[in-house]
Amino acid sequence: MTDAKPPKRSRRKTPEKAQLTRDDWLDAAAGEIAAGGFGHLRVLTLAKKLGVTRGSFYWHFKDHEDLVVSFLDRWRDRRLHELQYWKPKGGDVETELRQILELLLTDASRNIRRLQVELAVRDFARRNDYAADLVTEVDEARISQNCELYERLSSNPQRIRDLSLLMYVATIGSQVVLTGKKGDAETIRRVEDLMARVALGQRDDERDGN
Amino acid sequence: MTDAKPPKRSRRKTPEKAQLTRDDWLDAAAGEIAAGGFGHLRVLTLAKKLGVTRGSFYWHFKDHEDLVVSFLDRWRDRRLHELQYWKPKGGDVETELRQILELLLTDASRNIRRLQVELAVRDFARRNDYAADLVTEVDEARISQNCELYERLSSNPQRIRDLSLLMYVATIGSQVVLTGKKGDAETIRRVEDLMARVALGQRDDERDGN
DNA sequence: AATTATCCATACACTGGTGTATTGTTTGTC
DNA sequence: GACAAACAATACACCAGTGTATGGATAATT
Repeated sequence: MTDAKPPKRSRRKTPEKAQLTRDDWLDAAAGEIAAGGFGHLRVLTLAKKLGVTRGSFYWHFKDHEDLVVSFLDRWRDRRLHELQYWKPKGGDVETELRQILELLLTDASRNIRRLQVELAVRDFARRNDYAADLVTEVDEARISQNCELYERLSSNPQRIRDLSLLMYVATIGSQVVLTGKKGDAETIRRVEDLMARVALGQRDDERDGN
Repeated sequence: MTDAKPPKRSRRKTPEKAQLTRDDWLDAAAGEIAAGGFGHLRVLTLAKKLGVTRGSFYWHFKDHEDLVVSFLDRWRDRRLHELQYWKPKGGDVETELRQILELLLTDASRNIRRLQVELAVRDFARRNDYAADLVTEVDEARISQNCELYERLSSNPQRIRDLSLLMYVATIGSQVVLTGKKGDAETIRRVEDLMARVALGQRDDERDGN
């Protein structure tokens, strides 16, 4: 029904009063979700933010639930798609590992909004089965992808999976615990470094002291 | 004002229609919060669950916010207080470490409700400054406490802190990612074991394969 | 130029929730 | 037994938010 849309023929772009698209609403929703979670997602607030009334919303979406589901779908698609660009380009294992970890920790801590959205989705998944499935799917994809890296550090399949899982939960945990804290930048850097050494099985620098 | 309560003289306990206390409401609130987060905390629902009307609620609490703040305060007090009982009783470092990890992972995964509440508080803290302060306080206390353990594994203060922090975010991450998943029991066990070996700096069992 | 499709505004009905005021109904105390 | 305090029920006003129906404006198509 809603799929029977025409091929989106040329529309004026950013003249006077630009027409809104479904994606525009989803983008605005991202802001609200990042700030207040799915529980605070209001079409009224959204409309105000976009400078229109709810009449527009109910043109693009069937109802509030439609918005939520659409947002979740887009989120999953993007998270799965971006994994393609995360294949580190050559180099030795340590370099690749540190690239990945920097991407997951230091870089992520700069994209506050993106991080907030992910945490919101994850929280919403605790009480919404559909969201829970998507989160599981994304988690699984990420962990599997990282396995390809850890395969070069071990040949025990079970251990590879466990290591990849441990690294993953550590990154998620870092995001949960350290997001928006004072002076987290330096802390994250050190945790990132420590994780790398752990994964590489490097004996830690105890040269000073014990 | 609400502090001017009499010394709570003896009241009938659990006969026919028991009188409700402030704590009873907070306990019920815990259930709602565990299930739906702070955003779904409704005094109406709470009253229905307790078999009374809202008239009772507004006797015990000033308003909805009062309930939330009281709940958060009690949560923090309990989390800080329980740390006293987590001092592992003697034994070598490895035993103590594994005790702690078992407490934080395997045991925690059985207290689903308690875990849900913690995640809900943590999520609420993202948009509520008061909650954020309490969470930070609890996190800091836990990490500091665990430092006492990791002091026996290193003498580098910085490294002790980092290790304690890493272990902590890994446990939180495990709870976030693995809570309520299929077959998580065995997975958690393995992650727990892997974390212990990481902390101990043990060279991993690569005896089969590479 | 007329028509149609697209997009948004306006107005209304309705629901679910809070908070308050007032009135019961117990229970303890003298 | 009278009285007050503790606790709960009822009824009300009120607000924020959803969803729907309908009409209006503008762009694309013929």
